[in-house]
Amino acid sequence: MSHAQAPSSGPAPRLLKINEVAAETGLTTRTIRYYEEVGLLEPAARSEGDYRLYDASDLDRLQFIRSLRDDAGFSLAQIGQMLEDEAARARNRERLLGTTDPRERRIYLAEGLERVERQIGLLEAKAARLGSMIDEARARRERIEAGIAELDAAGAAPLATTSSPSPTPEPAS
Amino acid sequence: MSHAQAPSSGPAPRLLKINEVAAETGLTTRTIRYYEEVGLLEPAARSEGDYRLYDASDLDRLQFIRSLRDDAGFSLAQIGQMLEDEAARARNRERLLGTTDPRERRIYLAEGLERVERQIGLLEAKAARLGSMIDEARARRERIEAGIAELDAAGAAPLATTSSPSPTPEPAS
DNA sequence: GCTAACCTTTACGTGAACGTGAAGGTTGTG
DNA sequence: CACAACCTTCACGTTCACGTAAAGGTTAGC
Repeated sequence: MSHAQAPSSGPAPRLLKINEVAAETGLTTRTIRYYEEVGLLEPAARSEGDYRLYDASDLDRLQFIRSLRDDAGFSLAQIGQMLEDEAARARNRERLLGTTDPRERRIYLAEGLERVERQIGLLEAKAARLGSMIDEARARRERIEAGIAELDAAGAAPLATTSSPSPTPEPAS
Repeated sequence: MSHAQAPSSGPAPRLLKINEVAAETGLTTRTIRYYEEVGLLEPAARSEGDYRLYDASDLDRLQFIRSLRDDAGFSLAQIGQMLEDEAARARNRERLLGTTDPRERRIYLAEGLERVERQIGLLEAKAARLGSMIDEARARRERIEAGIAELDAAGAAPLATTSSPSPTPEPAS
């Protein structure tokens, strides 16, 4: 009778203990508890003996936090902001489903749109500046490749002209 | 005769004291000294009384550090790595200009290419993951906009069908 | 019902990236 | 040369994002 699914309840949520969550997400248990401490996520439930129990949406949320932290390089405070936006989004969704009044629906949608656009703006600003850094690096690469190609061309006919000062500019770095 | 340019010397380098550099870069003097402490940049010179004196290239370097830190979100250790690469690049450039032996030149260019490609790889990885996050956010935005458009459409002909359960799915947030 | 393997809270430790004095030397302007 | 406004080098303090150990409670298998 480990967790014999009650016949009345739904799809048997399958809750995970913190160690399993850590294995799944690549975070440490300490980190997960810390994220709870600073308000980034509450476990879906607690066991009888107060064990933290996480569901699938908690997993998603942790992965989202991780990608915001590692991929986008946001601080936990900024991530908290974005997650609050997510929460507001969810509340709005509830309200959206709860009404059919077009005026209300329009208001909720407009709020959601504003938040999403704020997020997109933050991410795009980061991406744009990163992109220009990449462009610069690529330009440097191409100058180097041009230099190598030039050597190849010279090497293809190395004995032809021993002293041909061809007007090839120095590939700067 | 504040700084009457010696007729023999070149373009009068115009060196800045640390406070001026701070104003120019938006960093604090402490931060600039700290970056020196951890080896990110040495001031171009010191005054008679040991004041730090910075030139234009120092300014560039600090701006570069700042954009790597703020825009790309790299740690100072990673930035140090990239700057070492830059230094190696510069040294290679010297050697490149100092030789005409194709074999040497090819070696230097190959080394430079490797480093630049490493940098590009780091930056592109970051950009790619950031990009997929942006895609997700954009997808959410489009669902919201679809919801609004739907409301607009319904509003354009609001009195036509009072009970037409059109098969329009709920725009999930 | 005993025990190993997990979990809990509490609390102090750590490395990165600076902030903030303290105590004294330097510079340039009147 | 006096003096305000810089600068210098210690050196300790702080915030963030966790690591790590201590002292105990819980769960699952036998």
